Amino acid sequence: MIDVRLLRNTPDAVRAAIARRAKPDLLEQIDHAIRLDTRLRDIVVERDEVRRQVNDFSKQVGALRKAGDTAGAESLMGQSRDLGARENGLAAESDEVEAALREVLLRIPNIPHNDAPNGTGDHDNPVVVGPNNLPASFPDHQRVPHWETAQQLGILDNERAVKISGAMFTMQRGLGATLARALCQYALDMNADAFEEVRPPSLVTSATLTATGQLPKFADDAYSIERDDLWCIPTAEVPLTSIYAGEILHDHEMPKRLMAYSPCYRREAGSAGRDTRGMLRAHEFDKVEILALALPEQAPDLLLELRNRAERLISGLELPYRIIEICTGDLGQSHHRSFDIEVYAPGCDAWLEVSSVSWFSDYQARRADIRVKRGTQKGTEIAHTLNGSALAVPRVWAAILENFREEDGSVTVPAVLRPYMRGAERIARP
RNA sequence: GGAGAGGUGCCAGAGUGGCCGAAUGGGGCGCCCUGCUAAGGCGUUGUCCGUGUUAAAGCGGACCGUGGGUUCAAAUCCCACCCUCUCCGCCA
Repeated sequence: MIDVRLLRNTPDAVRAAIARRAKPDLLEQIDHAIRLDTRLRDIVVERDEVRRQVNDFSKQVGALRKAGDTAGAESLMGQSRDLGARENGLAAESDEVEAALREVLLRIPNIPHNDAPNGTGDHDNPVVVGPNNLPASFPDHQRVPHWETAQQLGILDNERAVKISGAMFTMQRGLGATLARALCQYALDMNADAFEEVRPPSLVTSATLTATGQLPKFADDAYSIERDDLWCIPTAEVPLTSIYAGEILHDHEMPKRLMAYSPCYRREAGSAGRDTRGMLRAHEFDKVEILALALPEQAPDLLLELRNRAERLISGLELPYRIIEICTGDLGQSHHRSFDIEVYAPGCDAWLEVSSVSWFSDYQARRADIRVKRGTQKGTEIAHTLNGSALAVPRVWAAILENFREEDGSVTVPAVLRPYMRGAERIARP
């Protein structure tokens, strides 16, 4: 959520900033929120004044009864009753307006960072790093889609995954499964120097899914378990961000760096029939997420740190990659500033998004109510959150199969992964 | 899933309708005492919203698991839910 006070005090600045997202209907929502806020404040001021009077009367009633003045007490009680009725009406009204305001605010996206490039869609995202490790040309034996290679090697069994779970589920077997797990361990180990490893729950409450921004607007994208009022996490960002929800952290413990491996569940609503082959899009996949809770002034450096860490993993695998910055028109709802890392897959002839690193300013933390207290200073402030996929398994898995395919159809295991694959140097036909 | 107990401030813990934003103890912070340390003395100590202000002070409201209800008045009474603990059942 953006800060209502920003909306109140500097509405034009907010309008101008949100306008950069190139979604005209958002401005209407902002004006709607401002109207609701103005009305809410009027009602609240009046409600509090009536409450004050009721409180006064109640105290007097107590004093009168103690003094034995029953008649005087009765008279005041009558007056207070009337005020109470008015207070009820005002309270109901303020609750209503407050709920409506929150509903609108939850759907207003974050303010883009000043440095986020202007644009109207993903075609405007500039390349800011690379391409690196990209050869001038690829030999024919690398121009084979990973699903074909995987089938030849017997390491991907999507037909049976579909039998078990339906369309858009995948299943790796043998060294294919080992490779998927190795990528996770590699990603965790490479960040263990500074990040606490967490094994969070994969099912979360609606409140948790609201904090990170998936609800209420993107309910259709997530799997829900209605009977128990739980949701399957689309990323470990969701439980990790909410670890300190409702808590007040101290500045000396900031930043907090957390990482987690987790399965990720996405309904991919609207994607039926797209990228159905191979590993490019699935309802369930594995990912290692790195995340930081920070003081506002720590955030810019952390954004770069997270990006560097994600980049280091990819370059360590010796895959061709580039980094793009997300322009204002393509920025996700909660995002303040974002970078994507893309890996080139010669078999598919496509740049695959394998990591997204983002700074959310205080947008998520305000929803999650994560605050920071500085020293013994009075009051608190909202924390900043940042996170990034350290490594999303399926697409990296696919890119490895395409970039490391040899002439004989086998796949060389990137050196950094061999320790996690019982020393296997290549994946060959059985 | 069944039975019972309980959820109060940073922590422990009192409080069963008004004098309770909340005793008492501990902790933290400040000052005093002290050669230093320990012990001791005094004071202070939450969050949110609104109002106010250059900033603050101040003022008003809310918060005793959450949400409803009763009442002139609720931490205190009633209802629902959530969570924790103990026992039983089930179980990787």
